[in-house]
Amino acid sequence: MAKAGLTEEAVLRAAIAIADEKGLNQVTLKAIADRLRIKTPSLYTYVDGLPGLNNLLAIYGLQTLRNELAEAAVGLSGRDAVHAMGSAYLRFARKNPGLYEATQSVNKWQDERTEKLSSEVIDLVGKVLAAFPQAEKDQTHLIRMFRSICHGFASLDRNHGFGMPVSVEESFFLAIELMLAGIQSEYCENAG
Amino acid sequence: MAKAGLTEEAVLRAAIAIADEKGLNQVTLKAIADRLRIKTPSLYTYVDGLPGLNNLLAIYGLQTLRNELAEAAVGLSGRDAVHAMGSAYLRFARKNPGLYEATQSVNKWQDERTEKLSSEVIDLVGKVLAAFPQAEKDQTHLIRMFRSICHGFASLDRNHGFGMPVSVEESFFLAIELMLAGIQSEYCENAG
DNA sequence: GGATATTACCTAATATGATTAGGTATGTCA
DNA sequence: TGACATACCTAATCATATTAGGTAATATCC
Repeated sequence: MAKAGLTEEAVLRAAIAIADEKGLNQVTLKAIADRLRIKTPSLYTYVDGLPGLNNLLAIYGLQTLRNELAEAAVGLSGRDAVHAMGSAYLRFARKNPGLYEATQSVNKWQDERTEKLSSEVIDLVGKVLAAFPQAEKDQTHLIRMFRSICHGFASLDRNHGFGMPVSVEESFFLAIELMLAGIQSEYCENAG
Repeated sequence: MAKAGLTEEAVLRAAIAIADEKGLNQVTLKAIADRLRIKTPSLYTYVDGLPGLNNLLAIYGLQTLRNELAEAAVGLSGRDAVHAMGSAYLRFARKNPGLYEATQSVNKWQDERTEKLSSEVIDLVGKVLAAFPQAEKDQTHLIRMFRSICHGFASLDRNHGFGMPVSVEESFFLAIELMLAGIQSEYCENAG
């Protein structure tokens, strides 16, 4: 009986692979154990059951998303920063569909770490939107609009909700463009 | 042994109730059977297992959504119609969270009926957006933007993704408003 | 009104997966 | 070399989905 030398990270990696290949609901302890060539109960050494594993997935997904959003906006400001961050968001969701899915079920568990990571993502969005002249109070509205567009596109795209043979990236770019145009027309030119 | 006199519709109603009360992943044949005071295998008389039930949920959800969207836009046009349809979308998702969730997993099964219903929903959106002067090609982009905002708000709201003590309805209204302002500023006033 | 067919629900059994309890073999270190 | 920790295991239990086939209530036909 050779020891596989597993770690929490190895289990997480296997889970991510299954999630991205077959969807989050295919991430079972059985499937992970099979992939790692061990028996299911052995996994309990590394993760706290299926709920604990889902939490790990959410944390890792949010960390990755936060890092990629932050990196995307480096050195950019204004419209460019918003577009870059939006593109990074969509790219992350497409490249890591299972992991992205995991980040969405976060708020069911009220974990301290996921709460903090979610805040950090929202703060990043807030920063790139802060360049636009909007009433203090509307900051939350605008963050919500941006997040909804990003998540809406990511989610519908993942569920094959976009059937037309038209580039999703192009649609997404235009959506961000119209959002920004809307902000500028509401708050600057036609104010009042 | 008294006969309960069940029907497919009764099973569906029980499933909807559980989905809306406890979430779609709590819709198990066991839970439905318990609620109807019968044994699990008896359900196979009415529905085609759990996959068949999920399909029924998706169909019923899409039908309801389509009807409510259509009704919301009756007698309205232009901005009013778009706002009314958006509000109806969000209202449906909030009032029937489990049913709404079911409509999202539609495209996994490629069912003829769900495909048709999805098209009908998209057509409705296309109709209220058609009042705005946009390039023919951009029609798809705008429909996608509207759907993404609606679904993004609905989904984030359902997952408690909006933590700030700011009205979600107000955020949503502003998002639609900015989308429309963006469309008008891009296509009419500042064209080119 | 009684024989028969259908309906509506049941019990029994199997499969998959999560989880707990507790065992065994392998490696580390005094 | 022997004690112990580690890493993985088997065995057992529970929950749920599903299939097979049985029984009692109801509807139908003569």
